Amino acid sequence: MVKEEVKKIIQKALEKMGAEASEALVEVPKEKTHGDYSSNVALALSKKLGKNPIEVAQEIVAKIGEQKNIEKIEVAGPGFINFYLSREFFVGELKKINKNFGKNVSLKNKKIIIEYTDPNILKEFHIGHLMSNAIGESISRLIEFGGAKVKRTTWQSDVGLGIAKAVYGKMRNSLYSWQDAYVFGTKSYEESEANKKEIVMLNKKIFERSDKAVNKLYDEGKKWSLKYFDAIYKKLGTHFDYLIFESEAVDLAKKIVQEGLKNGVFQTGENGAIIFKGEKFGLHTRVFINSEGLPTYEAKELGLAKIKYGKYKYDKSVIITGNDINEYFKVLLCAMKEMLPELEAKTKHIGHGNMRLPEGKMSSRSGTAMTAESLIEKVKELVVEKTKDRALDKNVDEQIAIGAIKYSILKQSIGSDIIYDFEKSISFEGDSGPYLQYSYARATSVLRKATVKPLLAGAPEIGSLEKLLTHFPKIVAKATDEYEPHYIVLYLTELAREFNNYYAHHTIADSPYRVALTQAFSIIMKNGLWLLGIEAPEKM
RNA sequence: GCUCUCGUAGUUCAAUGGACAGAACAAAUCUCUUCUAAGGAUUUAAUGUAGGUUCGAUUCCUACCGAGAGCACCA
Repeated sequence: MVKEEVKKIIQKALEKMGAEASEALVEVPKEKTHGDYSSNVALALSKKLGKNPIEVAQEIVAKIGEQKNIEKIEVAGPGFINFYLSREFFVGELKKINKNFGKNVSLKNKKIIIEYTDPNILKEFHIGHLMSNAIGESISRLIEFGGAKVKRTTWQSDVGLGIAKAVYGKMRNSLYSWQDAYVFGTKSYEESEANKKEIVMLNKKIFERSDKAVNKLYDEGKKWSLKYFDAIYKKLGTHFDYLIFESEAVDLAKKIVQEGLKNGVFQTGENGAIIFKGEKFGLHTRVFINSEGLPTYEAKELGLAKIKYGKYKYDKSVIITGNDINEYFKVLLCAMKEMLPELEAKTKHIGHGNMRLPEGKMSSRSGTAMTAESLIEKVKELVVEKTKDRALDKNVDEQIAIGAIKYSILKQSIGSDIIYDFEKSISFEGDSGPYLQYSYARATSVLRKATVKPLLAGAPEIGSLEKLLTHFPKIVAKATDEYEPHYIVLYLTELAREFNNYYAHHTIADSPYRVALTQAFSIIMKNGLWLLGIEAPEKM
C-alpha cells in the first residue's frame, strides 16, 4: 500500500462520480491523528462542482467503499479525506524491513562519481573541509544505498597562488608550520607589490618545476599533506577511490580553452587573458586563462570533467563544494555546455553552507579557522570525561565524538550556513548524535537480554512506533532525490524519541512481539546512522 | 550600484501551497527495588514590514527593510 495506490483508489471513485479526475494529491499528514494518508481532492474540486467540500469528500468516500489494507476512511477538517491503514499492512511492512533493511533500488547499477572535501595541500584541514566531507560522505552513502556504484573523488589543489604563498612563508622561516607559513605568505602578498611579484614568480617556478630547492620544499610539503589527510579520512570513516590533483588538469584545461577560443566560445580579454563572456547567458564574465598563460580554477574544472570521465564512464557526476563558489559554477557549467555538452548534462553541482563563527566567517587565509583535528580532540576530551565511569572501549569515545560533530553538521539542510557553536555541538542531550547512538545501544542491550524469540504477530495495536518505522524507505528516497541528508537526521531523531518513549512504558524482553519490534528499530537505526556516516556502538 | 541566497520562539534548526507553524537548547515541576536516567512525562514562547495570487500562503509574485556571498586574472 503506497501513495500511488491510494491515488488510484481516489481516481476510480472520481470517475464513478463523473467528476474530472484532476490530480488527486495524497500526502502523509504531519499530525498523527489525521490518518496514515490524507487527500485534499475534495477541497480542490469543491469550487468546480459548486458544492461544499465536506459533501464532496463524503461522496467520494461513499464511492470508494471497502478496500484491501484500508481499515477506515474518514472526512475531517475543512474536507480532507483521511485513510487509516490496517494492522496486517503494517506488520507486513515491518517484516519486509527486517528482511531488506529498508533499501531501495532506485539507482540500481547506475555509475555515479562524487567529488567532495577538496582540501588544498600545504594547508590545514579545517572544519570547513570536515563539513564538506561529512556531507559528501553521507550523500555518497545515500546513493550507494539506492544501489548505485559510487566512486568517491577528491580534487586537491597542488598548484596555484595559495600553494605559492605557503611555500614562500616556509622559505622565509623554516620553523613555520605549513599553516603559519600560509598565513604569513598571504599577509606578505597583500603587504607590498614586491612581495606580490616574488610570490607570482614562485608560483610559476613551482608550476614549471624549474628550481631544485623549491621543488624539494614543495615535494616535502605535498607528502606531509597527503599523509595528514589520510589520517583524518580514516578517523572520519571516509575514503577516496580517486585522488586527482589540480596540476593534472592543467594541460587539458589549456587545450579545451584554446579550442573554444577558435570556436568563438571564449574571447581574448585584457592583457591577453582568455575569458568567457557570461553576460549573454545572464551571468558574468570570468577569466579562464590568466595573463600569465595559466588556467584558472574554472578552466581546470573543464579538464577535470574529462579526467573523471576517462577514469569512470559515469552516468552522473556530483560535485559538492562550498556555496561561495555557486556563481562561478554557473559560469563554468555554462562554458562546459558549449565545450563538453554531453558531460555538462551529467553534472550536478551542490553548494553547501559554510561554517561560521558567531563573530563572522572563519578563514584559513587569516588563520581564524579551527582545524578538524583540534575540534575532534576537544570533543573527544569531553566525551572521555563523561564516560569515565562506564569502562568503554577507547574507539567508542571517538565514535561518539565524531557522531556528535557529524550530527550537528548534517541536521540542517545543506545550503545554509552553520553558525558554529562549540558548546552546542558537544551537547549530548536532545537533538544530538549521541542521543541516537544511545537509543541504539539501549535497543541492542534489550535484545541481548531478551528471554523470548522475536515474532511479528499478535500485535496488540499498531502504535506510532510501528507506523514511523515503516516510513524509513520513503524518507531515504526523499533524502536521496534531493541530496539532503538532514531528512534522515530529522527522521532518526523522531524515531529515537518514539522508541525511548516506548521503552519507558513497556517491558520488552519477555514479549515476542516487542522484541521483534525492537529488532526492527535497531535495524533501521543502524542503517540510518550508517547513511549519516555515524558509527553505531553496541554499548555506551 | 548589479546578481544570487536568506529573514520562523530568547538561541540553533524543521515544515512537496493545506488541518492547531514542529523539535531541541535554555527555565520550571515530576520520574530509577523494571530490560542502559546520555532516558521518560508536563508547562511557557515565533513566521521582518506592506500589498497581491489562491477555497487556503512560512512556502508563489511585487515593493520595502535587514543579513550574507559574488561581481576579470585566488579557489
